[in-house]
Amino acid sequence: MAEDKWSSATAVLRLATELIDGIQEGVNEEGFDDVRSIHGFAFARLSESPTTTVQLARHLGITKQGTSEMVTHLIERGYLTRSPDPTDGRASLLVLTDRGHACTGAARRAAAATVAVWEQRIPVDRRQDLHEMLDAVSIAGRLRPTW
Amino acid sequence: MAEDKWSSATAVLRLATELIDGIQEGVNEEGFDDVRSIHGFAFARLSESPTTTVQLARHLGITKQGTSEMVTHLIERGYLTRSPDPTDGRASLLVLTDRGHACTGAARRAAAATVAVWEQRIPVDRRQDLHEMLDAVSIAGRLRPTW
DNA sequence: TCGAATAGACATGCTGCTTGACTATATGGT
DNA sequence: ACCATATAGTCAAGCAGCATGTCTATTCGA
Repeated sequence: MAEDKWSSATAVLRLATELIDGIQEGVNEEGFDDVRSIHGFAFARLSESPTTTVQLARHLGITKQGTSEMVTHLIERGYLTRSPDPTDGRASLLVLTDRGHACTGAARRAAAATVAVWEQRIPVDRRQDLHEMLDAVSIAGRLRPTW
Repeated sequence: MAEDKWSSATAVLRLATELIDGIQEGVNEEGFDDVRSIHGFAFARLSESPTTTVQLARHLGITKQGTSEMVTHLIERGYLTRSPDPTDGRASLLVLTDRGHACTGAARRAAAATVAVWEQRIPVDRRQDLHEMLDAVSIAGRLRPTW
């Protein structure tokens, strides 16, 4: 049924909206008022493994020049540091500072709080289903829409 | 479990990314190459009911000036027309043209195609569940994240 | 060892949005 | 009927976040 599909599509967009807004709000409330959602996507990647600017650019879907500018901004604000890449003299690895980790933690807590709100909307015995369903239908890939 | 919630959160973001990208691609393929996703969010609202610029601004989460500029652009490209608001001499109602409706239709078809891809990832007997679950957890509100 | 590829910075420009100021119309109180 | 205030929309200017183009330093493959 076409209407079902459209309804599911808009539902996903509304959930994403609620989530992004919830994370932004939660992060602001913990005192990180100089970060945007794209920084969160960068942090999520950097918290997995140290990454070069070019790798980060590909992950975010913007140019390396734009990424470089953003990285400079985040370093000035104390969220990141550069450390030389031992295997490549041209590159430097971007590493989260304590502040960067703290901000990432705030974002994760806010995200969890938003998901908890979603859980409240369905019966207790379907909440495990929700997680399994979302895990099953989503695949690895970019986290950030190219707006 | 906190990890479950984070996993669900990222799943939703990945789905939204896949959906936005799928819609953009599908719309482009049908020849609408001068529209961005924010225009789609505007079309979705206008296809429900004629709307003024200020109402549309609130819905999109941007200023009325920004909206006004966008509306002018869309009128020049033939997606919208202005018609006077019979109940308010200051306002005009924005109405989708045939081209605007055609573009909206293309977006809906592309969205449905993406959701169909999601369905392929889970067993046939769980697909109805997917729609019901998404409908149940999402609530009315803005469609567009404030990025 | 030398040519091509890659990481990253610097300069420049543009687009999409903001803030601020303004006009025209509407609305509510007196 | 009148005026104060609010609202719809436009015009002008500015800015942030990207893109494009060019450059250097380093790496890698033949």
